[in-house]
Amino acid sequence: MALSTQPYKGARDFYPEDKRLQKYMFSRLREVVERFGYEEYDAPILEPLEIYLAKTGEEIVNEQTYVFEDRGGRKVVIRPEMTPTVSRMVAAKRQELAYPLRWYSIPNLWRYERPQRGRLREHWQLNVDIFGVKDTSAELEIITLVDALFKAFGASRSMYDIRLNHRQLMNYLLHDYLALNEKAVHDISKLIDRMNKMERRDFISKVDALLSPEQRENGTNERLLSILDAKQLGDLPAEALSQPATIELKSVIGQLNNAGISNARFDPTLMRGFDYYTGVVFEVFDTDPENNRSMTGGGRYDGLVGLFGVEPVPTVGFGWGDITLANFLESHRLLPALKPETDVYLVLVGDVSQAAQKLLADLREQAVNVAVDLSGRKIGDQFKTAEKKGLTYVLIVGEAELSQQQYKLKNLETGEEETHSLGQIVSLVKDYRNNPT
RNA sequence: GCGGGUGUAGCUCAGCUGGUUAGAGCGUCGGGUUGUGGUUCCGAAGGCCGUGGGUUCAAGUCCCAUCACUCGCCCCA
Repeated sequence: MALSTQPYKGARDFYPEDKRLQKYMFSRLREVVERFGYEEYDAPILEPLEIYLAKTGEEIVNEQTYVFEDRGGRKVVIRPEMTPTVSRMVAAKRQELAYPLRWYSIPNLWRYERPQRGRLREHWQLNVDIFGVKDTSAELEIITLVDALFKAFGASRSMYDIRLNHRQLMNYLLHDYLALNEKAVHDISKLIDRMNKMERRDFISKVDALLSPEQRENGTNERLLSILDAKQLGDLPAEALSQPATIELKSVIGQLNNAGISNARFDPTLMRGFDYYTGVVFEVFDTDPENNRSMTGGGRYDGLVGLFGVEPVPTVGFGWGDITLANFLESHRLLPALKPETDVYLVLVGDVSQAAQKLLADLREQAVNVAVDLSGRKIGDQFKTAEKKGLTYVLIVGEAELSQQQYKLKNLETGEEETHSLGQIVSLVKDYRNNPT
């Protein structure tokens, strides 16, 4: 029985061309978040089980995480998300950190579930958090940063929508304004979350099923629908407009719009992460109907650091998975042609591999990435190898070239071949690296 | 956990109502002579038709089971 060559279910092998794409995405992400003053951190991929139990339901931990016991009898989880970890790290140094604290990471995360489009068992996720800012300037910065990320990938604002809501506003509307009890608030919130996936008629009847007879009589369902149909905050009932949450949300959206982020808007059906968000929440959707999904999102969660027994630290953050990002870039054709890191492929003519060592060393000394063909095959075959590797430049080196210290540099894309000195070759190749055409 | 789809060459797939030695394109390898790739020409290799069982004179094709992959649902921290 032969061994299978498939990677583990729901996980990916990154062949060089895949890794190249990942490196491109990650370096863009790093560039932009660092431009906003965020610093990179990291942590172990394993965490003790408890930190997830404290925050989320047991069901999720038991059924959707990789849990095992180590040799010392400790319950261990392969991290399914970064938020508990970063909260733990902040809590550990609560007193000595410099706030506002701006941190980011691109961790590899695992969850145990059936793989489907856009969701595997393993993924990488950009996590960006700002700690220690109570007012909405934190939300404003984070969402501005998300918008800057899209711009850095070449996306225009027509390609994505930024939808915002506020946890406390929804709480007010459902609990106080509509006078729903706690259970109904919870169940109806779950329904609202799925509202766009079902027929309106189904939604109405499912809501009805959760209402008391009096509520069915007094038009609760109609009032709920009119809230959910609101296109902007001004469409909400007058009582809601004076709520602090409404004022916060209005301020954030207004400032975003003023800054030119015109695709940010209120969406009362956005429920995201009902469990632990405490304030503004947001999600960014692909406007392409083929890929109309949430790509990234986040919000304010002021309570998590406090779970570690220290004074709470107000926090706003978001996460963006590599798979949804890659899907977005592909569907909008925003991926540039990515080339290998190798600048030059050295083709040896005849038995000159010893004699070419000095040349190789000189090129590398000048920071040129050079791979040499060691096969000893015919030149044509060596060219084919370079071609197949996707390389642009081939340097032809035989006895004549070595003795004259003039080498033939061929561009495989244009077919042009010229004879140059080492110094000229270095600058030509570096020019191309910095500005490929 | 529930439901749908698909398993034939390295890849993408074709094989109609069951009927001799299982096909194509791409890719791979060799060749068109000795210092030049991509286009072209000639040639070759490569398949237990996912696996096990059943029906039949006969199974890639029909039936059952099983495994894998895949798309949804649930869930989504």
